Amino acid sequence: MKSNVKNSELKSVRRYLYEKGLKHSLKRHTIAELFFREDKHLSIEELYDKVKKIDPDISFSTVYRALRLFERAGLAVSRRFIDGITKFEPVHPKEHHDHLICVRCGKIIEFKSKKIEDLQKEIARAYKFELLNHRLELYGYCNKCRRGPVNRKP
Amino acid sequence: MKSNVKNSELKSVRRYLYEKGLKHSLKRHTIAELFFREDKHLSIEELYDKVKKIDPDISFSTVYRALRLFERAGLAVSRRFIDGITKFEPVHPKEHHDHLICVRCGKIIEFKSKKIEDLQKEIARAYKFELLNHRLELYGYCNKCRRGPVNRKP
DNA sequence: GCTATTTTTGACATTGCTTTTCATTTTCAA
DNA sequence: TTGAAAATGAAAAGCAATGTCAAAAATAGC
Repeated sequence: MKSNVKNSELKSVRRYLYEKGLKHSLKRHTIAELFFREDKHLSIEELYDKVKKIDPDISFSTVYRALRLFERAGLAVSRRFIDGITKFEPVHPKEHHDHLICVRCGKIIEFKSKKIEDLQKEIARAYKFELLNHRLELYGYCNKCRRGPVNRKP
Repeated sequence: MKSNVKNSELKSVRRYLYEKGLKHSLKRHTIAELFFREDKHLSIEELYDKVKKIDPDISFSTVYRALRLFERAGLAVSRRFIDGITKFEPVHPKEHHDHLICVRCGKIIEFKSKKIEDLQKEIARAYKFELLNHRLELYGYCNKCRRGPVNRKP
């Protein structure tokens, strides 16, 4: 396996496991490596597919449990999209973007805003939160759907 | 039924139905009245409970379908929380708040930020979106959990 | 390096919410 | 009033997430 891995996060996993008296298995390590190398959010299924290629003996359950573990350790965040699928994301992705979502046609546009991120940090500070991640979704009509309505279910 | 109802939204429902060649039933009207009177997000179940008190002959399915209809009409937004329950919210609630969520203990704090809302409008404008609603969630450790870890699943 | 103890794992079952189905009823336009 | 199209209720199906439990693997203590 290549070594372009986020070692700091792998260490955090180890530390968390140690603090909780949990064990550090090879499989968990494989999952962690693949997960924290990723930058974008991944469903359990998607990560499972990647994991299988490295070690086919790792089951879906294990991937699922590992992700929930990372989440409890504060190293991952889960979110559920409209399609009903839960996706996980490392807490410090290299690049974070937010979403504009059209409620008519379902189109999704990604955007970034430094200003909004700064305001979020300010708010977190005010409430004494240690900010790990965030989720911002703007819902509305896209340019097309404002005029001639388009239906997702025609 | 009292008349402190958001008539503009009821009219929008009618217009949408007309545009789509759909029919306007009394039951749908009852559901709409109760829904748009609400200010906060409601699960299907919660709205169904309210509806039953007015007209016990309205089924869960009908409430479900009405909410999805409002959504397609751009009058409601649905979101799924971590507990797996989908909640719906009128597109223009009188008062909108966002959430700070502790990833360890699950605590949720509500907050409001005029500045962030303004920035959101700016972004929507840049992408030619007609903004209806938004969802902003900040994830992190709350004040307590930053120090002594607290587990949701001990 | 062993062994005992505890955690992890895999496969499958179960759960719980959401969505669809279909026969029946209601709406609406002509 | 009547017929075609849509809405409805009840129940079933769908589906992702989560729980179960026996077997396997990982540490700690020797």
